Amino acid sequence: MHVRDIGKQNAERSERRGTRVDPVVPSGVLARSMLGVPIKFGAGSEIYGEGEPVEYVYEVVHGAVRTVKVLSDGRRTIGGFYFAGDIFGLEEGDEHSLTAEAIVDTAVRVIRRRTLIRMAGYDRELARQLFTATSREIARVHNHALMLIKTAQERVGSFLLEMGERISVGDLVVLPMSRQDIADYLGMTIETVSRTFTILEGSSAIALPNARAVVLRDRAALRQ
Amino acid sequence: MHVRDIGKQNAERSERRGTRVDPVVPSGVLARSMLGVPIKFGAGSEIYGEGEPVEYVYEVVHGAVRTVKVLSDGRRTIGGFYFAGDIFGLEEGDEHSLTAEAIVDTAVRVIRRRTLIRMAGYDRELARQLFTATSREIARVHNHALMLIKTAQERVGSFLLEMGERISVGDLVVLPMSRQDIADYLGMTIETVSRTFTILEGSSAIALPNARAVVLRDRAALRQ
DNA sequence: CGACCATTTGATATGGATCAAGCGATGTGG
DNA sequence: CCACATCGCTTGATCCATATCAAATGGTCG
Repeated sequence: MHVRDIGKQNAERSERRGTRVDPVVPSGVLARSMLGVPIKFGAGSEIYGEGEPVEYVYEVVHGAVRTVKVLSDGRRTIGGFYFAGDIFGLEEGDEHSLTAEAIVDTAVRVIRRRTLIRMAGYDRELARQLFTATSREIARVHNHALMLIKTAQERVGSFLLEMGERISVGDLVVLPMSRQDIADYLGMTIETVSRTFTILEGSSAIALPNARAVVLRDRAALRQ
Repeated sequence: MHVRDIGKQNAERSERRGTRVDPVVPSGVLARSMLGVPIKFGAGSEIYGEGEPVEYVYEVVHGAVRTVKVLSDGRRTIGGFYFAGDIFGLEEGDEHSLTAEAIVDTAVRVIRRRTLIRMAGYDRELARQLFTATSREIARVHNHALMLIKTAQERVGSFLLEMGERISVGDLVVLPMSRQDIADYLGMTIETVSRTFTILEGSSAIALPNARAVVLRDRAALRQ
């Protein structure tokens, strides 16, 4: 499969142009459990690394986060994207199996995982919310896996619809992530992603004011 | 992609030959919370269906379960396989997004999801175990998604190693599921699965005493 | 023994990967 | 302020892994 040179961290410089996602006022016991000042991460910086001990659970205050796994041969996969209000860092075991990186300038709030679990044992509402958060993550990853068995057009369509649900302003989606990120999330090459965008634009399913902005014109067509 | 005729339920008849997995004595608060007599399901029968309300969380006592999703065009995907001791049915929202089916004769124990969550709010140990179970499911699905971006040989290799971890007796894995199930789990066709088994046998990574039995001869080769 | 089905094997087609070049926007130095 | 370099993205040409179509094989059960 595709092998690319990785580790060109300063290529992230230009990510700084990426559009900021509107902050969302966090609600619920889980969110309120995450005390303290939000921690800021610059575009492209690492929030936690693969192999590091799992200590915290995170909530995005504003910005965008990707979880990344790089295979030994250089192939790169993205496990998921997280935006304002989303919980991430829910992993099993003692160490992270993925790396989390800020895509644009991002702020997150954290809680110690052990504290959270202990508190859930006292607080019914928190237990329910923790269950909801983890179940939602299962559903999200499941949906991701489901995407990966589809054709290129279906993958990109599903991706755009998903982003439409999560970060659109009306029909406009401003993508914080690069084509490469999208490609690595969808399990295809950057060229195919680009071509597919062009095809969808040609069939008027979307409009592309610029590379990072997508207008969802015909959601039914994207769903096929 | 591949379209196949579905709904030939009685084709499952021959599944009855599939080998039974040894029962495991369930342990932990979560398992003990699942009261009552294990419920039995015959090979090929449905445990819950897509679209039905989510009421219970399940634990496999013995047997094997698959979760299935059939797309509108007939494509079929398998979300996961569950064996003795595994928890399944952890889904978000009000209705199941997948169907669960017994692959062979299977017994499961259940607990009402609402009861479980309520109890977790009282019982720290249960809260911890519930979190572990859901996190494990996240890790499993993640791993599944990761598989789907690899080559055919890598997918089959990973699959066999996973089964080796979960249901092997020494180096022998007796697969309860059909080639079609494996294909739908790995996002490839039955022909490619079959060919890949043959190739792996040719390179002495595995031996195939019969179609349903696999001897893992060289795990390093399967890992690549 | 004969029918049925799962599995394997063979031949061909194709969607997307790979290799390669061009384009456009942004930033930089003269 | 313009020429140039850089970088992300797009477009084009070719190749290959896997899908698709087709048929043979082999195990199981009535």
